[in-house]
Amino acid sequence: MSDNIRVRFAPSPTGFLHIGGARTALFNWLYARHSDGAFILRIEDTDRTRSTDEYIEAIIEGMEWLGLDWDEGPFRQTDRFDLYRSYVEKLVREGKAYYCYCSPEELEDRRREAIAGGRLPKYDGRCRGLKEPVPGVSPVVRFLMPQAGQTVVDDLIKGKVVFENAQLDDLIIMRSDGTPTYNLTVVVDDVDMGITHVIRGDDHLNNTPKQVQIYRALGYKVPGFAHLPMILGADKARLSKRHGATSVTAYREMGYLPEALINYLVRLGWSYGDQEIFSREELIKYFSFENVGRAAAVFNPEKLLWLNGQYIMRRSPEELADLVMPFLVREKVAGEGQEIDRVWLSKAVATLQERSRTLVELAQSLRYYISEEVAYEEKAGVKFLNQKSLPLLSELREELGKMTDFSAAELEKVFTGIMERRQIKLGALAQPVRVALTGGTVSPGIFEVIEIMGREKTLKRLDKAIQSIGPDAA
RNA sequence: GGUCCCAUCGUCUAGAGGCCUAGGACGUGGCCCUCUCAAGGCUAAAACACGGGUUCGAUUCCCGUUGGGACCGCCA
Repeated sequence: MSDNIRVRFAPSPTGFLHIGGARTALFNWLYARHSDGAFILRIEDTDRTRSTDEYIEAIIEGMEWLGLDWDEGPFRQTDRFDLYRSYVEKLVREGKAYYCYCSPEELEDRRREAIAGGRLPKYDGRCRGLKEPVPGVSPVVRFLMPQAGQTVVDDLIKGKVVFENAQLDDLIIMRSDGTPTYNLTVVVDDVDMGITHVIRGDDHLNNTPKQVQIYRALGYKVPGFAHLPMILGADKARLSKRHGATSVTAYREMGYLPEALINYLVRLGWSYGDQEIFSREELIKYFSFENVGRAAAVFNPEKLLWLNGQYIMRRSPEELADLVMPFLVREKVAGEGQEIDRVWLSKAVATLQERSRTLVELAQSLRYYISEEVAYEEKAGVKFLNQKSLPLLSELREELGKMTDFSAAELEKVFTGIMERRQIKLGALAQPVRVALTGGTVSPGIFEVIEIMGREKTLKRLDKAIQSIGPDAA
């Protein structure tokens, strides 16, 4: 560990791991791996009403799928309440925090009035000098924020950002039920866990001066900060559910590869010259905050789709065959528990991988290889399975019936023979055959298709096509 | 409303004062390859928000305007 870099990803389990969170986790992970430091996972679940164990599971699952492994944790803040309480008590004892007896309703009224009157909607500090407890009221604890001077946040991405302390609120660090709140727990944990760099979305930038003041009140060194620009939807508003799929799991289910999502996410706000495609090793090697942009980025599903296609092309057919299996079942291409020869499937996949942008597309294309029956697309049937193609199909059927070696090379010889005898181009023969075998006009090369389909299925489908055309009525 | 952040093709971005006739990528159009579709190759259209400075010279530095975003919770 060259310089003991320690970073963390600290999601709140109030939803699935989403695109924005995944990118934050990724940048933390990259920085840790790049600097040979530690990456810590911490679950910020102090809001017990909204946090669930299911979401914790989902977040962990998402990170594992993306290959973002952590060195310590997951820690849960709900396991650490005693620690936070001791810090709150310390601050109160030292006069750096105080009890506040204002009710949520009062606070809300005053906030509304302030906004309506054009004033800053912050706590007015009326409980600051209170000597005696108010009977029958469970108080909250507020942090006594300095009201003069400035707080400077020196951000690795945004540069020096100056805040007037007069703008800062006496924020609540402990609720009336005795549970601590985010701005306190985040500081206590980052100190306790030895975090050297806080890397998070820039929606937290405005919280940072408050946290800096808490670090100081506690007498701790302030860590480095890096506030990443937000990810926006096509309408430039912060990415959210209404922009469509935003959870990492949803992309997995749509047939995206984790390395494609990683590659896409890293290029949202980060760049390395003109390079678009990066291996994990390159990412770790090249990552630096100097190359992180400051402007928010619009999420572009089209480019992610292209990248996914690139990565599908780069995977081995064998890996892809394994990856596509669950999709085969889900797309009802194969039955649950149906035996499919892995070697054969790999060959079939090899013909389709540069034609598929997702595993779902791959699974759907595999249908004509795997299923027993073939269904003709209506337009394709009319155009290519007719009296004109009947003699061609019949001749081919007859020739193939005499063959046993269904290799692409041998098949090509047969096709060439027919083409020469009939003085036609390959297209005139290949298209009807393609429709007969696959049901449509789009497929890999016709010789490959036949080779993979095999003798039995090929002959059966040619027979069916010939039969469907029927004898010449004329 | 206040505070803070941001501003290069439709989108992601390169650009750290002259290398810019502003480069790459996605998407879009055309051409090539070709048994279809892809993949691949070539090619076209497409941007420095605006106004002031600073400078011999600004996409690049400063200020302002405009526009966008985030935050202002007993959420995180």
